[in-house]
Amino acid sequence: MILNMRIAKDDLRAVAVIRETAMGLFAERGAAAVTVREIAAAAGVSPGLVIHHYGSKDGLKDAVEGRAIAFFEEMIGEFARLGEEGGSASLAELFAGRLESEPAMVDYIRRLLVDGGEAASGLFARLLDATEAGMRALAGAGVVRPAPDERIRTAFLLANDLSLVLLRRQITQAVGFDPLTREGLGTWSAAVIDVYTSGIFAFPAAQQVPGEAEPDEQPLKEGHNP
Amino acid sequence: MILNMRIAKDDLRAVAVIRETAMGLFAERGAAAVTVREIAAAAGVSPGLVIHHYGSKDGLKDAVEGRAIAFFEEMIGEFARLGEEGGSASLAELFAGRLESEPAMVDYIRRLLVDGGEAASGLFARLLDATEAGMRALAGAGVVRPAPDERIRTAFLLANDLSLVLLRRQITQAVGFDPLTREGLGTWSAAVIDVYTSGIFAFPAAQQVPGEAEPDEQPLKEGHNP
DNA sequence: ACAGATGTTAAACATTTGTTTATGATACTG
DNA sequence: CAGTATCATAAACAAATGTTTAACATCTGT
Repeated sequence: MILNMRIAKDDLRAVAVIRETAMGLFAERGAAAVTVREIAAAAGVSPGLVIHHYGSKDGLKDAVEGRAIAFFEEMIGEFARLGEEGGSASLAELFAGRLESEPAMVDYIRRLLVDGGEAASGLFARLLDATEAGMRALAGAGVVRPAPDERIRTAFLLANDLSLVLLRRQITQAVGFDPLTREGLGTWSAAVIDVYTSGIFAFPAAQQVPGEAEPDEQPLKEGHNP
Repeated sequence: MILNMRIAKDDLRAVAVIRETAMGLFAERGAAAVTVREIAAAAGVSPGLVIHHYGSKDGLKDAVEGRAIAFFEEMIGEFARLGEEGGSASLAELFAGRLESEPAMVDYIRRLLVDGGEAASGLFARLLDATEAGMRALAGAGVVRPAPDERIRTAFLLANDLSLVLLRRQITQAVGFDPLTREGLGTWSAAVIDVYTSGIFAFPAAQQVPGEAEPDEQPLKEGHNP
């Protein structure tokens, strides 16, 4: 079989345009709220072509989801690799970097995480595994302080990173800049590093102070009388 | 008008059962993916009754969303009030507390936050305002260390709290317990407090270390040669 | 007990939605 | 140029969905 087929470029062609368009609409409104006709219109093709290429709407959904998962897996791999090499990249930084080439991807991944597709459930776990390995390495190297429970602390740190993806819109609106751009990420990271370095309390020894609002507190290890 | 109407109980009645059932299904799959017939079947009533009570599916959606927003607003109010009083409750703790009475609520609020309904967009902002006020009060009282940018740090802390709601399933699966239960929250909070108190680095002065993976890093204030 | 709300249902309706089918255009090969 | 495989469309279809309508039950107050 000769390789003169146009599949050489593969992307840019209608098949890919449909998939990309669908990802954008799915991310925005959720797959069930988007009709095949809408996708076709947005992609500039006929409704029949969408089905012709992907078999069914579910097929298209699977293709979109599959691509997002592959993207995420690749990112996890890169993340883990950078960890082993002692490289320097945060998860948010990786997201911000890829954001430029595929703007709809981050929005779709947000949906993927929340909608909890079976295939997507494992992503967090695998990401956590990679991150935990990195943290243990850093702890072994004496860079980070060992945690009472490394897995829980890592889960907390990972959730914090992912909250940027999940709450991107709200954060952007609230603070006035998008933390998933290269410039915005710098400003955001500075605040994060500050907390991760020095904590938030004025007197580190006074952590048992029944503060008030923000920090999750009252680990319930000591009851307090009413 | 006499008060013999059964509206006295108001809840428990079919109208409320429908709303509650719909909230559960909407939270699980998204409103668009749930049919009126499914809601009716799950609530044990006829499809027509759903429309009869709420005018349309959109009306039902609005009712559900309105209830969730009211719930959230109430929580924000309580949160702010506790802040002023110097009380002791974290956002996650408030969620965990109400979770028992209305299990579907947290799941729906997760959807509300990511689906970005116009009405829901302001919730984060208002919650952030309340939290920031609380943080400034704590900073003034000398409990917490002042931040370089109080709003950004507060947004970070708030996002961390909300990530518990957003990633509840994934976290539960990954660490083996639900952090939004009273016991789970204690374990989780201990890890959070630990980071907020002592940070994650072994040598707080060595924050410029080009660590590796987890912590967002490289604030870009200093370029690094390639 | 009777009139009238009120709560509820089953069946019918119009529209939308995913999908199919038959047909046409376009480009590459022999 | 003819043949053919690929790409694409328009119109038709069947199922599903939101909604309406008319009738039925159940309680309420007089």
